[in-house]
Amino acid sequence: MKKVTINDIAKKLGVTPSTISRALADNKRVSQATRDRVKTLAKEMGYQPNLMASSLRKGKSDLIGMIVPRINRHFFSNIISGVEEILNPAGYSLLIMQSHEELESEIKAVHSLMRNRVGGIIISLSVETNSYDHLQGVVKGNVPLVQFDRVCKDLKGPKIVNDNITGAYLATMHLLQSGFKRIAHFSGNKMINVYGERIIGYKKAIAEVLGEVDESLILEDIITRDAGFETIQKILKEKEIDAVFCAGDYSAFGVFEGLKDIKAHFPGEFGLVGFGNEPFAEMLHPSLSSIEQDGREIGKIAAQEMIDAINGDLHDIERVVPVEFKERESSKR
Amino acid sequence: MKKVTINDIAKKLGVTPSTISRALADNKRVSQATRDRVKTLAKEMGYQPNLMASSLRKGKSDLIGMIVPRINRHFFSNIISGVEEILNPAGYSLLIMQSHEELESEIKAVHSLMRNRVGGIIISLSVETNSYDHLQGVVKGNVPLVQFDRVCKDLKGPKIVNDNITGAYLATMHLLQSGFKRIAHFSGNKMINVYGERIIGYKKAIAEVLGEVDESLILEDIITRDAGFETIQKILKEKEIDAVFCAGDYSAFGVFEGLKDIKAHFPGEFGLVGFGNEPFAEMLHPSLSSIEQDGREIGKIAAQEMIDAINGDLHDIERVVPVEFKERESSKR
DNA sequence: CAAATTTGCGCAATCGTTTGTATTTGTGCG
DNA sequence: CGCACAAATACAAACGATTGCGCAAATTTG
Repeated sequence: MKKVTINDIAKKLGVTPSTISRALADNKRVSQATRDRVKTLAKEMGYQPNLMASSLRKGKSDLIGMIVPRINRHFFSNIISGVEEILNPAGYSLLIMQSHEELESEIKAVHSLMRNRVGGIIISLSVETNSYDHLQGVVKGNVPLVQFDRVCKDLKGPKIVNDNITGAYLATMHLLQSGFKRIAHFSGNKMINVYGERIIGYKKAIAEVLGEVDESLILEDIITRDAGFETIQKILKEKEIDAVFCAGDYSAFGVFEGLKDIKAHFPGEFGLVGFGNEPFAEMLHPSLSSIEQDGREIGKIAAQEMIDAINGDLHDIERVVPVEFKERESSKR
Repeated sequence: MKKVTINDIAKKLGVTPSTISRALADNKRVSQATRDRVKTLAKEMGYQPNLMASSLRKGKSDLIGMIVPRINRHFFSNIISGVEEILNPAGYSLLIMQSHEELESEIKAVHSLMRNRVGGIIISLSVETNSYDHLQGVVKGNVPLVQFDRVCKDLKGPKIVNDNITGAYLATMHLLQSGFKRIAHFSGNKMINVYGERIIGYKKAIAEVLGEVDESLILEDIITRDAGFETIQKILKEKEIDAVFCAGDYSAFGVFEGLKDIKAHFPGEFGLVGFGNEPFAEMLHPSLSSIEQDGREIGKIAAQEMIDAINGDLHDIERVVPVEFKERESSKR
C-alpha cells in the first residue's frame, strides 16, 4: 500500500508533476480545466500531500514546537488547548514536549524540536532553567521563540504572562480588607518571574494598608501540597499570623488541610487565598478563594504571536493577560 | 543564519556528504579516524540533522501522532505523559491533536497526521465517532494504529483499556456491601465501550447480590456535572433510591452538589461512588469514593505497543489495565 | 610476487515537492 | 500569412539526507 504522490497523479493525467503541484495550489498558470481534473483525480486517489517533502523544499515547516514543564497540569493543558485553537485552523500542528521542570530535559527538547525543523517554539521555562544558551541558539537559528508564563526577559521575542502583580495585590488586599492583619505569603523560588511578581503584588498591598512589610512572613519554595501542609503547622507555632496568601492552589490546599489538622478556626478567624483557581478550588469546603488565570487566553495570544512572528513581524513585547480574583469562603471573616 | 548541513561539514573536511552521513551513523565503512573528525566538527559547527530530509529519504518518520478528545482532561493528559515517557527516550516525538469529542475534528486530525507522515497514530475515539472509514484508511495505509480507552473493536491493532467491568463491579459491590439496596447508575452513551462495560460490571454486582436488575435505574448520558446535579434531584422525586454509582467523577460531583442542595442525609443514608478518581475526589468533603484508573500506565503500554508495531510486530490484542477502588467517605453508611 | 580480499571513500540516484526557466501551442493583429 | 504575445505546460534543479554500487589503495593470502 504505497502512498500516492503527485507523480502518480501526473502519470495518470499525462502531465508533469509540476503541473499537478501548481494545480493543487490553484496557481493561475495552469488552466481552470486541468486544475479541476487534477483536483478530482487527487481526491479520487486519496492523495495526501507529503508535508515533509513540501517543508523540505520550501524551507519552512508547519510544525510548531511547544515545551511545557508538565502537560498534566491544568494550567498548562489549558494553554495548550488555547494554542491549538488558533494554530490548527491556521494549518499548523503542535509538537509537544515536557521539561519535567528539569533544565537537562528542556535542552534536549529544544534540540529535538530543532532537529524536526519546527517553524517556531512556544515555551514556558522549567524551574531549573538558569542558563539560556539553548534558547539563544533558537533565536540565532532564526526560529521564532514565544515565551509564556515563566519567561526570561533577556531573550528577544514575545512574552505572554499573567498579571501576577495585580493578582497578588488583589488577593492580599482582599484579605486585608476582610480584616486580616498578619498575612504570610507562601511563595516559590523568587528568582522565577511569576513568583517574584507575586511577591511584589503582595508587598504592595501590605505596604499600602499596613505601611510596613514584615519580610519574615514571606516564605520561599512552598509550592507543593506537602510543603504547604508542613509549613502552616510549623509557622503557627512560631509566629502569630492570621492569614496566608499562597502563590499556588496546591500549597493552599496543603495549608487548608494543615488548618483542619490542628483544628484552627477556619474559615472565620483565619484567612486563605490561593493562586491559579484549580478546578478543585470551588469544590472544597470551605471553598478556596483564588486568582483565576486564563490559560486558554494565554495560549491563544501565544499562538497568534507565533503566527505573526512566522509571517515576519516578531514583536519583542511582553503581553500581560488579566487575572480575576475569585472570592470564596476561605477568605471570609 | 543558515542551518548547517552535512554538505557544509563535507566541504570543510574535504570529503563527500555520503561519508559524513555514514560517519555520523557510526557506519564501519568509514574509518574510526574520520568518524571522530566528523563528529567533533559536527558538534563544533552545531550541526543538527534535518529529520525531515532524513525521514523523507528513509521513508519512515520519528513523529507519532496522538489524538485525544481533550488534552486538558486529567485522565488524558496523564496518558500523554505516560506515552512521552516511553516514546521520547526511544527517539520519537509526539504530534498531539484534539478531537473535541467531534467526529469531524477527529477526521481532520487523522488527515493532518497522515499528511505529516507520522509513523503511527495513538487514539482515543471521540464520543461522536460511529463510523471508522478514516481509521480504516490509516490501517490500510500501513500506519500502525494503537487505540486506548475508547476503542473500536472492529479495527485491527492493539487496544489498551481500563478494566471497566471490574471497576464498576467493585464500586457497585462496595455500595451493596455497605448496605445500600436501591443503587442507580448514571452512565454515558452505552454504545461506547467504556460506558457499556461499566454497565456490565454494575449489573453483575447487582445480580449477584440482589438477584434482579432494575433496568430503570440505569440512566444514560449523564456524564457532566450539570447532568448529575439535575438528574439526582429529579430522580429522587420519582424513585426510591439510596445510592448512585456514576460512570464519571464529574457527574458524581453534580450528584454531590445536588444532594447538598436538597439536604439529603449524605453521607450516611445515601451512598455515592464515582469513576476516574479525579484529583478533587479526595479533596471533597465528604471525600468521594471512586475508581482510580492508571493513565500513566495506559500511556506507557500504548507507547510500547506503538514501538513494537513500528518494529514490525503489531499485536492485535486488547490489553486490560487494572483499576483500583478508592474507598472514601461518600460511600460509607 | 601476483592474486584476492579488505578498507575507505566517492558517485549518483532517490525520497516527494516546489519553482525558475524553457518550450510548445494557441490567439490576435496588421 | 507571418509576427508578437499570451497561455499552458514541460524541464530540471533544487531541499538535505541516505544508500547501492563502483573504484582505488592498502592489506592479506597462497
